[in-house]
Amino acid sequence: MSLAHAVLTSLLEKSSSGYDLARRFDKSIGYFWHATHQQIYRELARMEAAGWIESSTAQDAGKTRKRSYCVLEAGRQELARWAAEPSAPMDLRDEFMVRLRADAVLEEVELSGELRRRIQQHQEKLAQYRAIAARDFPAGKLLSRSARIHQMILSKGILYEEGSIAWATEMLAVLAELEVLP
Amino acid sequence: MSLAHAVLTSLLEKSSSGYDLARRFDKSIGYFWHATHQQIYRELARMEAAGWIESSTAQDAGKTRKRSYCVLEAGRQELARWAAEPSAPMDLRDEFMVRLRADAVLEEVELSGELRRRIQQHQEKLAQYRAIAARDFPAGKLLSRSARIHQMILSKGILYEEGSIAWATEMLAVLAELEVLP
DNA sequence: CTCAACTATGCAACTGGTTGCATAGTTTAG
DNA sequence: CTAAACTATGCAACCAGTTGCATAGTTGAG
Repeated sequence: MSLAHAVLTSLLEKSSSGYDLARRFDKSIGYFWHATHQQIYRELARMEAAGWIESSTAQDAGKTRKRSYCVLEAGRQELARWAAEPSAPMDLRDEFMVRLRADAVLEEVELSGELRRRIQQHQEKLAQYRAIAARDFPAGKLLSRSARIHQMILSKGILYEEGSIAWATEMLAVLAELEVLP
Repeated sequence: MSLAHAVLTSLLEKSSSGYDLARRFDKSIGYFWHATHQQIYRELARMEAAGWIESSTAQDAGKTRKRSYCVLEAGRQELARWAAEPSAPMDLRDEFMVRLRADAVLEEVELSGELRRRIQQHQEKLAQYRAIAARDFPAGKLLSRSARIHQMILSKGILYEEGSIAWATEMLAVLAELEVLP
């Protein structure tokens, strides 16, 4: 597990409340590590108990229950320790591949529509990623070490979406061809 | 959840025991949907209770406890129903990206070694996939509908490994460059 | 013959992730 | 002014996945 470490990383980038974290997660780390607000609150409570982070009632909002979390030295050290660990290769878990295999054995499932829908979804995400790249990493501008790394992470997402579109397009062609000559 | 449906698909391809299923899973569906023997036994019990599959003491081994499972009509229908459903895009969950981001904010994590290790792993898997492709889908041979689909599924795995190697190689170069000019 | 390794199934406990709901304050539209 | 929507936090129950262990028979090496 490493949700705790993902949260630590996000908190180091910017101290914030559980709510803000949950929303920032959706828009950044969330692209390759999703978490619900529940998981995040639970993890924050654990990490505070472990002495990795510290909370204080946020200065901005007066009467709200909002709490702001900040990483302590122990948390930073734990993150450094964890980050250098070797990690297992990510396991793919693609439901659609199971559906395709089911079609291969059943012979009468209509998957072309679903494929088209998925191509569209991938194109939307790709456009989103490209917009972020254009905004955060404009061509010709010198980037900091941190920015270069973030650029490469985004590039991984872009490559994934492009690859998915290419594969799905070919799959669609294969299904069409198989329908004509059975 | 769709482990049940993955198991149904596998059973339709070939009726077998829980043990055999668990091992075949590792070598086929398991490439994009991993499951332990525990999960599979539990799922088989549930599916038998639901009337999707039927078990009988296997004919081959005499005194073993081995049971063989076979898909019933209700199971086949359930699989067809499920396969046509729309599915959520697969969510990526890549620990290494979290580690990279941690490096971006901490500045002192050594990830080059890990990247090289991962490139090697991807190359091994790629070689494995290519061997399967060469064995099962030799060039120039006419393939059945089912074989064409399996070929495309394997091709997705190959594209993924190739893409991962390309990205990791570039990432390695970026880290080297960032070390020289900080 | 016997010990180790392998085939084969399963229980129990635990951890991680999801869902539904409850609560409480703030802001905004009509 | 009030209802609806949004910010913000959290409990409880549940489901999926993992781990460790137990059991029981078979096969092969020394």
